[in-house]
Amino acid sequence: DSACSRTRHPLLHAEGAGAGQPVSWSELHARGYPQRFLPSGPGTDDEDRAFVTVATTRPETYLGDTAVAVHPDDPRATALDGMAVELPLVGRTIPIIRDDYVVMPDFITGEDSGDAKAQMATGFLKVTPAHDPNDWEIGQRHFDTIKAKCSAGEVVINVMAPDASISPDHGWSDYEANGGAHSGAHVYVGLSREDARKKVVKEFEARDLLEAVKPHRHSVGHSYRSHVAIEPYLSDQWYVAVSDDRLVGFAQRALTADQRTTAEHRPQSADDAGDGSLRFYPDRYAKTYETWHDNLRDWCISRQLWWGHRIPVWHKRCQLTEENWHDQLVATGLDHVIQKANGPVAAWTDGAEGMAIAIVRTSDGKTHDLQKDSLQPVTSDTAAEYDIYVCTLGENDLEKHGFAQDPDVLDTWFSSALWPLNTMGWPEPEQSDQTAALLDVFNPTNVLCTAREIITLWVSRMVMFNRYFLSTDGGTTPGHVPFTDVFIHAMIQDGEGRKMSKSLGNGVDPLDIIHSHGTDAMRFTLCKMTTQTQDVRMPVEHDPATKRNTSPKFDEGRNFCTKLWNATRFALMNLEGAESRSTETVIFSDLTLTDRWMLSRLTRAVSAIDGAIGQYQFSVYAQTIYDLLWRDFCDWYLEAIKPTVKTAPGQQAVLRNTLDAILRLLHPICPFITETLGEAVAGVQTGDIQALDLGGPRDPATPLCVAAWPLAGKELLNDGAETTFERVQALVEAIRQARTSSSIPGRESLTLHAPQEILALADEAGGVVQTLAGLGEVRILDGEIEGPTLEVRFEGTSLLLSGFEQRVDDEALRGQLSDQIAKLEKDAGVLDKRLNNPGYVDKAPAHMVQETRDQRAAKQAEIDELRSRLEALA
RNA sequence: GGGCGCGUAGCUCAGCGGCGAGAGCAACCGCCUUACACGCGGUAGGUCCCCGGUUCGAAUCCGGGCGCGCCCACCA
Repeated sequence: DSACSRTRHPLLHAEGAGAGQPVSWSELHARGYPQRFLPSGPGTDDEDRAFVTVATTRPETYLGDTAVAVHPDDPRATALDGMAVELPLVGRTIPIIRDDYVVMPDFITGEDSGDAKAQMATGFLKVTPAHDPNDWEIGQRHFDTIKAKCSAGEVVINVMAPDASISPDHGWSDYEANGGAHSGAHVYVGLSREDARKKVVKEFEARDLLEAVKPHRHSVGHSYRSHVAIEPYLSDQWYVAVSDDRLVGFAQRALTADQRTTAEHRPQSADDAGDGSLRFYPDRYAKTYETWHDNLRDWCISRQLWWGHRIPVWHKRCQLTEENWHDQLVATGLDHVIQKANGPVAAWTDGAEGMAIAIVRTSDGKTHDLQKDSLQPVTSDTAAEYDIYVCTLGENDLEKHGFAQDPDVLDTWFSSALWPLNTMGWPEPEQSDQTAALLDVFNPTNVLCTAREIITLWVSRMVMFNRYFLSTDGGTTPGHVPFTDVFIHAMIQDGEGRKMSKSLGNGVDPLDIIHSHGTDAMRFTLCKMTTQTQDVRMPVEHDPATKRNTSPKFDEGRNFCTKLWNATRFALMNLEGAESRSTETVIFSDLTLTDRWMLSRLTRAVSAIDGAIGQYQFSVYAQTIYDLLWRDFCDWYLEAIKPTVKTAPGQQAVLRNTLDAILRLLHPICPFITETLGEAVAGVQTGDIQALDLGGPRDPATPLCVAAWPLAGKELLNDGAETTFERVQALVEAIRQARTSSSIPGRESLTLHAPQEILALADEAGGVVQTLAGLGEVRILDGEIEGPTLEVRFEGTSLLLSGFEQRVDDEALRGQLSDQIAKLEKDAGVLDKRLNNPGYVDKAPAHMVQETRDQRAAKQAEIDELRSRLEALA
């Protein structure tokens, strides 16, 4: 397709690694070599010839220089306009050109830029298009000037062989053109780049043209694989013109409108399938995607590797003349394709005949336009060498006709970009029963879950290819996106914040964790670690016993799974041993406070979990189910119902259905343990709860993995029950605290003496306060109480506990009271400060100010009360 | 060089304008209470990195610093 082209371009190249390979940059201490070039031209004949100085760390590349550049604003540029310099030894004359890529040195601008480059710069840049990517660009910008004025008649002069030795065989015509004052550049031929560098420096020195040798620190790319310093080198590679609007534009416009930072890239029309339908989670990654596309360049897809998809292009170089032109192509069986061609290339879409052909004249790289003339040469000068490239799908016999397949393979991300398509049978989904309809069903899919660095490598390219190739009109109208949501997960690092890697040995193997903690425990912990942040740390410990790495992080997941197991075991024990059973539907209003509270908490959790999953907030999901099971269900609900559940069918129904709901909610995180427990729970029959919608009934034969998801019906949300139960919890905690501080064992059954309103609360809780606080009796506070008592402060009033042996130490009590008063006064001080601030009283919401006043009053009442008690004790 | 994230209890992390700043682990005290010691009850522990600003009010927003880290890099 025209989106692909074979292009000559300097790429970072390392012998043995090939072009376009990953490069790692490392800081090197190098030497800078300011070299003097002597200008030639009118008025340059005196003895004191002026010179321009260029600085380089790679002096040997001067052999390939074809220009010297100066910044247009440099005051010296005017005087040098139109002049040329002569390269010492090589004897080549090269023009001085103006280009604003050149860094203006500080000594010219008079500034102290603080930029190392500007400090080192001489203001003149030697331009070596064959051996530096930026120089290549300059060469392209000034192509005509250089072509005309460079004595070699070339813009690009390649002086190296692929192994980076100096060689005249790769596009260097004037290497021995000059004798006389110049010995000729051929003396360098055959030297390695390092040896050539030394020799060049020596020669410059001998001619008094070496200004200095300066230390210079800069980053140099090294091959990821072979670790040798990379050398930019001209080579022919296949490129995808991703900068074409049909690729980059389609990808840009796929991003949902509100995640766009620039208006120009907002989706153009909502009608175009896929426009605006791609969303990133968390939001910030949309910017990574957007920025990458804003600066996208064409993509080199050729890789010199032994594995991968072979590039499906066959090549033949031949002499084409007016006479044999037609026959050369007919002989290969290509003529009928060419006849049909409706453009410089044919489209892939015409099935087995899909074929693209390019005929390129080697002398100037021009492509023969098949649209203008499908077969016949236009002029007689066609008699020349041509490269014929054929890109084709499926079987062919091109090799019988002297064609050879491209030796390279596709960049792995090119192959990967096709993944949403070719795994679904594309381009011919109907070719087999297995692939029929797959594309329609699974493309687009909902969510792609991946890592940060994959956004550019893979996500972008899947979007581009999917939209381009699924276009129904050859790329005019974009196709849809391959997926709508992209979730970028956090990356796990070790305890020191380093990325886990095999070579460091600081990683953990999931299989080892499964071995030490269990699969569900690992899954739960990982889920809980998946916050919206970028990196999460996991302290890694080596276990000498198993010689494997593990992490204490997973203990939490293991403990949680154990807790679930035990809680379920306990619930089943009670349900199966229940004295009364019923399968009648339970009316909500008939339930106890504790049951209504539990159902309300459950409903709230379902709602929170739904919200979390919808936003890909997996940590919130895990945390919510953790608190629901451990805090609400185990710590409070199970403890509270112990005395009553065996005889209360309604409570049995709440217990069973709440547990059922918890197992369903947890199943995606902990599939194995919930499946096992779910089977047992499903086997217990109780009544349904009115308004509790588990999403569908379950019987033991239906696995949890296909069971419905509980629905968060608003009917079960009960603020009243939650508020009241919270008071119960506070009362229980106050009593427990008092007991612990006076060392009264939990075993001893105490009597609580309380005023009427607290009695009413305990009554409403139906015995739960007694159960949870270890009380035998709750009675009205009046008259004399036998034996020692212990005071419990609750909601600003005093309750008394009796029925224990020890005498409470008055001294200790006084200490406690004093501490409490001190704390209350500190709190009151904070509230006073707020209330004494006129800004707060005037501007803060009225209800908030009132709340503060109420709090202040309550504190004062409590302080007064405790003070009088303290006095009474004294 | 560019982009991004993070500095909150001893450790790993939540919270991201107003409830006395929370959880897990670790610590301390008491419990082998017949679901669970991978547990239960209780306690202690924090100039929310620093300096400014906005605000009645800042861990939370803005600006500047310091420190740590990740990703990308012929481009941003």
